[in-house]
Amino acid sequence: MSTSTSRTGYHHGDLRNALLAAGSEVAREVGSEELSLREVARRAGVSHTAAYNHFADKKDLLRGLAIVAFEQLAVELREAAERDDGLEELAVAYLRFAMAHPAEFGFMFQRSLCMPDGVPDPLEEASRGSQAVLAERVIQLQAAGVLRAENPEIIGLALWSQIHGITTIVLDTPVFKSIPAEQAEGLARACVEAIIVGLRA
Amino acid sequence: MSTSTSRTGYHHGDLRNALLAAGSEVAREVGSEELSLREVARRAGVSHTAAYNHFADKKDLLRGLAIVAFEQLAVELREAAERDDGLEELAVAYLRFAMAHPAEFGFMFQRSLCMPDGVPDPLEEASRGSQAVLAERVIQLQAAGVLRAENPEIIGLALWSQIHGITTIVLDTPVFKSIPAEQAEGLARACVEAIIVGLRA
DNA sequence: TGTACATCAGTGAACGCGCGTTCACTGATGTAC
DNA sequence: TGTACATCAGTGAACGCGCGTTCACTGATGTAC
Repeated sequence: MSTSTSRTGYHHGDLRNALLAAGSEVAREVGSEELSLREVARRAGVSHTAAYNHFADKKDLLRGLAIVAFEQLAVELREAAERDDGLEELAVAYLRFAMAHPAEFGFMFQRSLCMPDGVPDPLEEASRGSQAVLAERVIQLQAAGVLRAENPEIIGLALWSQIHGITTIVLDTPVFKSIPAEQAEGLARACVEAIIVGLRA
Repeated sequence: MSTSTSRTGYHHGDLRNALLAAGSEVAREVGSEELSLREVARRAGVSHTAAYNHFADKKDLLRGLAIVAFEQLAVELREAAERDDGLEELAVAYLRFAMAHPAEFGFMFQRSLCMPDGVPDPLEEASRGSQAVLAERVIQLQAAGVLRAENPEIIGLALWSQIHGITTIVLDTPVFKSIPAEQAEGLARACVEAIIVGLRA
């Protein structure tokens, strides 16, 4: 059997994924700025040079973490979209994801953290999935006559800005970071409600 | 005369401010992550240890940069508030400031970059000035019957989220970073317009 | 079934790096008498 | 006006640090014949 956790002495079996899992752990514990490749390898139980068989360099590892995180975010947004046919649950899911994975949220949206210099956006494709959930919902709500039927891109951007804005504020500003999660979610709901009214058909 | 630039051989005269000015330059050139205390001192034409006469440590220097930046942002928001009695110019001024000083914008709003561990928010006071401009404008617009006359804090937060959201998106997402400034400002105006409609009386 | 060999995926030692910070110091300045 | 001295604000040398990365290597695996 070749499960992803089997370790046959020398060879690991699925080190790439093990490193990503360890990276996620370490990121949670020390934050995006303090994460080191060596600590990630240590956590995966492997020499730090082994990582170079699976990632070109440290930023490539961070990019891997961001890609996994984008996939996870897309899954959670899809689930939220199924639970609710509006936008509030989408916003709350976005906020929850960011609060659960603040370091990865940094890698995802501060591209410079995982982007080699002068390279086109390495996460464009990875981010498409979660972008799509919002874009589809906008089009649905326009078709249903809930949102104005104009400029879906701009309307989507305005909604994303609102959601992303309240999320980063809650995440980074001490005065908000200390409030309980439900209260933060309440703020996100209120903000989204406000902009929905503004975008109403 | 004791101008801030006089250098009498050994003693500098106004090294603290000179370091802040140099720090702002270096931050612009290398970004918030790559900024080093040594380079800032080099830029100010002084040994790197001299900085310790004016700042407790590196994060204290970054905090100094953030405080100066908050003061500057408050000035620019006040000017915008005088030019226009709505909210659009405020949003555009916020975006312009962030685009002009992206590294400082990071120090200002990602507190962990300049915050010692487990300390209350060191920038709370510094941020109050720019917060106040928005808060006052909200109250004005409520009194004028333009915005709903309820929950000024929540309404202010919704507006700030929108402005901060579009700003961070434009700043950090490669696809937006490459568009011309006027177009970015247009997006900010559109986003703010949308939410104002939502918050209308 | 056994052997030779290419390939894959680990290992540990080593390098160089600039960094933040500390230290003992010294030059310049202001003040008291 | 001159001198003694405390204080302020610089200096350069040194330390320790963990880091990212490279290197020559070796153990394990799969395949061809």
